[in-house]
Amino acid sequence: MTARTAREAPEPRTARAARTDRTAGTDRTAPAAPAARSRGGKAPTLEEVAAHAGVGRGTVSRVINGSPRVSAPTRAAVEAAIAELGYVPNRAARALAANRADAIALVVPEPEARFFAEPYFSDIVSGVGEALAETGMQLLLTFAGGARERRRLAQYLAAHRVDGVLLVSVRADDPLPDLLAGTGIPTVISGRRSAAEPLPSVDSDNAGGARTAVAHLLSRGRRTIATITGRLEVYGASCRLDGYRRALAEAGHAPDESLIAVADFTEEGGRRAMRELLARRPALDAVFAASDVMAAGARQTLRAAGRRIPDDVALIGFDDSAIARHMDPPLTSVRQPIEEMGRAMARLVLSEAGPTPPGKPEPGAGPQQLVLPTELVVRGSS
Amino acid sequence: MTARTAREAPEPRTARAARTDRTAGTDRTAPAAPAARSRGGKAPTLEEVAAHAGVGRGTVSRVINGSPRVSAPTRAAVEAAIAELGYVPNRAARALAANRADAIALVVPEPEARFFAEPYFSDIVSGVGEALAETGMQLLLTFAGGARERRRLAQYLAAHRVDGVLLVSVRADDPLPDLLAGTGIPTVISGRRSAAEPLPSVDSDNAGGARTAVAHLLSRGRRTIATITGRLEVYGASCRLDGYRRALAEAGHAPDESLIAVADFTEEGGRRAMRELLARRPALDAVFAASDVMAAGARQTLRAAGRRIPDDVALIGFDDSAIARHMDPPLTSVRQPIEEMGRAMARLVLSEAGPTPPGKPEPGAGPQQLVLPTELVVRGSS
DNA sequence: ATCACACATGGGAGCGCTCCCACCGTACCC
DNA sequence: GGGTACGGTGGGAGCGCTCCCATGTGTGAT
Repeated sequence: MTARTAREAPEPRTARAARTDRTAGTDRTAPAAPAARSRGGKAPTLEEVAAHAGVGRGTVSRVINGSPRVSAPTRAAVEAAIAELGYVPNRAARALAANRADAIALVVPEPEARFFAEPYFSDIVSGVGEALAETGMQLLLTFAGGARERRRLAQYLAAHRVDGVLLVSVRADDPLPDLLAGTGIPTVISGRRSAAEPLPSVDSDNAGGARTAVAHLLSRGRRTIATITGRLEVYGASCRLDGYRRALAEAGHAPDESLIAVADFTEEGGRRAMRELLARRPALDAVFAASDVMAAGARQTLRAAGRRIPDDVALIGFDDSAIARHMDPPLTSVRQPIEEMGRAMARLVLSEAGPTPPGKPEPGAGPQQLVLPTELVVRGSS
Repeated sequence: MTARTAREAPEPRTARAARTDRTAGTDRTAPAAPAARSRGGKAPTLEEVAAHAGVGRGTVSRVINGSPRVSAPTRAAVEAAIAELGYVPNRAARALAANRADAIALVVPEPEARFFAEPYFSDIVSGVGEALAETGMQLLLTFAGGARERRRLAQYLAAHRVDGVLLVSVRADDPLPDLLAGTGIPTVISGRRSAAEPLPSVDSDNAGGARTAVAHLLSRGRRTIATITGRLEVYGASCRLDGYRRALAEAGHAPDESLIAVADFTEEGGRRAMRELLARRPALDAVFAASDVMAAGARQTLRAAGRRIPDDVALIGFDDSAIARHMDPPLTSVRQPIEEMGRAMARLVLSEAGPTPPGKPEPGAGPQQLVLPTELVVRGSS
């Protein structure tokens, strides 16, 4: 708005004044600066800070960037000047000069994707945001479109717009990860696409969570435990199935494929799978669903079939979403530390993009793979 | 597997070095540039495009920015060069030179805030993202911290880091909006803070939604309709209460304060309010809750009290969240067009930040206030 | 006292872009 | 014929910062 035409007469001391009393900005047109800022609408520049502190540009830059090569008194003087002028570095200039962006992109799949649903999204974002906030990095949200868009996206991301990329809920056949890897941008993926995920990744212990859930069912005396799994091409889904199998095997149960039904992570899928299961094994007394949504579907079918939960059939879900908490009866579910995964992803990508400080050569032991523990939240359904 | 282990020796200056020549892409794991790009790892610059097309820098810039002052053949030549080189403008440089950011910030309150819960967050983000994608603007996610942080935040946002700010779920006493308004950054708020919201805003028709819900209850033959409202300092909550009152008044019911209970938008609050209501008016036959979460709480209390839903008491919520869909029975709820609100917000800031061609057209009719219609989604609970 | 070698510091040279002004033609006017 | 207008174009001058080299100014060793 008010153009940059304004002739500014650097008026440094306004600082304190503005802060303490300036609120009187009755003149609606006049942007009462939130912090002291020499009038003229323009934010102070590094050069102005330097002049104000009586030092050179380079010194101010050093102070801002935390270089140790500045004497204590000088640093103090510069910091005072910065505070007084309410100086805030111009990101664009910094990015241009330093050839970095101070920003991390979180690429989210299209809205229809399962990921976008609760609770995943907000928690991941929350975790990522938290970790990033500590470092002054910015969080860019980017939406991956179709195949063509993805190519363009990789290109854009590569064009020095971000220092790192966070990928979530990526399907195994998505070209984006490889496109990105090709550009050399540090990339971290949440949810491995396979056991041999080539990208640094953060995942939750799907197998362990499933195993714990089933073990819990067994400890409650359940004998015929079925499972509703997601499409097995989804690595996480197959891990959950593995966990289910392992728990049963550990308890001495013989493998029984008739207790396994594959669905697609939707409620309708859950209903259908439950019907199948009931038809095949009418005597089942417990069901472990690989997601809360599928559990919700299963619950409906069970009800319709006259089975009481948990009296006749115990039910456990996965995700510990709001649905689980509000279901009737409340659903026992495997909680994934989503927010923590977000934090971990952010930290991982930061370390990749980071200075690679001397002495932290990271033994070339392949990509970093983090697997975070899950937790069984026991509620009324089991 | 050890794909990215290519981390070179800790060599501080690598950055600069790499840009000029190095990283010849010949080593590492086949970079396979997404698009043709002059080798050397460096992204082509505008200058290179100009040379390639045999024109001047200015002309290329004009083409990129869609200036009409370029002849057709020249434009074609430039576009060909751009495509051939796989040129992508450097955002930082552009931002620096043009003094704009090409980015909009979405400021979200802290995670504990109600807002962060489903379904608000993802839908808003989705809508905003969609609208922004069309314009090539970036979406920055920022987290508002405590009071002090907010001051800092306003400062940062003002320091030319974004062209506009989107505020969501702002409490009436939050200083951030005013801080921002003071800096002159285009700001749009979702959910007016009062009837006289000074900021451009996008809101849903809370009163209308509530009125429709209650009218629906009346049409179903309910006579004693109670309501559980949120804290009335929250403008939206008081609007919903107004809608409730209006519907009743329109049906000729006399105002009855004993049918109104105030809660705090939490499940526990809903339970407590329902208990109150039941104690005061045991004969009530319907409840309109100002949020699904409170409705969930109310439902529990009703159940515990032996009331059947909807046979004895009809229940309606607000938000149409996943909770509503999965409740038992499924909850009738007032849907807000959240995603559309996100889109509207984005478009609004864009128009504020936008060209603002010569002078300041904008018929100075006060801040833009958009109120989007709500919709009653009828389910089993009513 | 001299030399060497740290440090601390100042400031030039860009980073890649937009802005804007000068300049070129060509079409049109008197 | 010589203006007068332009639409089209090239390129200088920065935008505010980081880098890095050159230049002081202390200290210790000789």
